[in-house]
Amino acid sequence: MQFVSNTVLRLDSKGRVSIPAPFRSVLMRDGFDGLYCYPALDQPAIDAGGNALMAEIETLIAQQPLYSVARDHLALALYGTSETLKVDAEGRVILTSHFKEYAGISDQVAFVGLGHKFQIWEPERFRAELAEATDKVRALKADLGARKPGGARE
Amino acid sequence: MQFVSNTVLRLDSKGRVSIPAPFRSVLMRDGFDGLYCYPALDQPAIDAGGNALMAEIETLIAQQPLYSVARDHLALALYGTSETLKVDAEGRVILTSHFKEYAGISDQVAFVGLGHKFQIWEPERFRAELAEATDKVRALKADLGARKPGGARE
DNA sequence: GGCCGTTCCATTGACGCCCATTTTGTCCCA
DNA sequence: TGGGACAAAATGGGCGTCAATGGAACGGCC
Repeated sequence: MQFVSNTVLRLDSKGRVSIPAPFRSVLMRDGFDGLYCYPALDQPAIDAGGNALMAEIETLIAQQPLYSVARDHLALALYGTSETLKVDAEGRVILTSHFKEYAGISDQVAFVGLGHKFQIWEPERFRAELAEATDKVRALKADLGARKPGGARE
Repeated sequence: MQFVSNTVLRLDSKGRVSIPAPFRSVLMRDGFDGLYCYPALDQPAIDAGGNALMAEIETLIAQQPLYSVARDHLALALYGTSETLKVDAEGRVILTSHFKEYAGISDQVAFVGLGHKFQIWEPERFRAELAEATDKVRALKADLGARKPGGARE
């Protein structure tokens, strides 16, 4: 099972947000108590997931030669900025102030499924990002379509 | 479980700092009473950990040929500068003046998880180092992403 | 006797845990 | 096909515990 779809949820007065139930069930199957998170590298969003995501990070770092500079940088930038958030009995987490600041989150967040992981966005920023991505996809499709003399259409 | 995330904590008037609770629990599981520390080789920071870290150092040195210059230097640089700090009942340590000087620490420190070990930084220096490491990682990721069909070789 | 380091105790605020309420979506039945 | 009951999800809040911090008490050493 994978993380799909997107949902916007509110933070309560204590800064808690419910993880969408479908995501929770994926995490549960992954067998991980908590939520592994880190700031997305090139987006103002938080990457989140369970064991699968953590293993991915670990593998990435383990591929680098021991004691190499690249490995040190990876470990610092990834492990150093990661958090394992606790999930309460109702399936909620509290985002650290650092995460909220990085993603520009105040009182609402968008959970966005990306297959093996998901992201947490400030809803407005996510809409913008999505619109941009959609445009790119349209352009790509138009480009692909133009190469088919038959006038292929979806 | 591993050391992840970063936390900034204050030193009190006696020079004591609390080890972040999540780190403490990792150390406890490691079954090591105290905190094994030494100056990081190529960063103005202190490497710290428990049995796992000590074993790593031991292995590193053991890999060098007996009586080799490299081995002597490693042993001197690592064993010679290591300290096992005492942890008090509240989970605090007192950094030696040598460590503080080496890392430029005065009244605050950043604890930074690196997986199997963690580092202790002067917070401002850590921010700078993190920014640099993040840039490097972005470049690395861009490089990996560029290896598409028809493009760069593996 | 004073200084220094260690252990123990007190305070404060944040967080974890528990329970109540509201909202949403679904299914069943009239 | 509309209404209503039911279940699941999301939300709100109270309270106890623990982490971080500060300071006092104790003991040894110079």
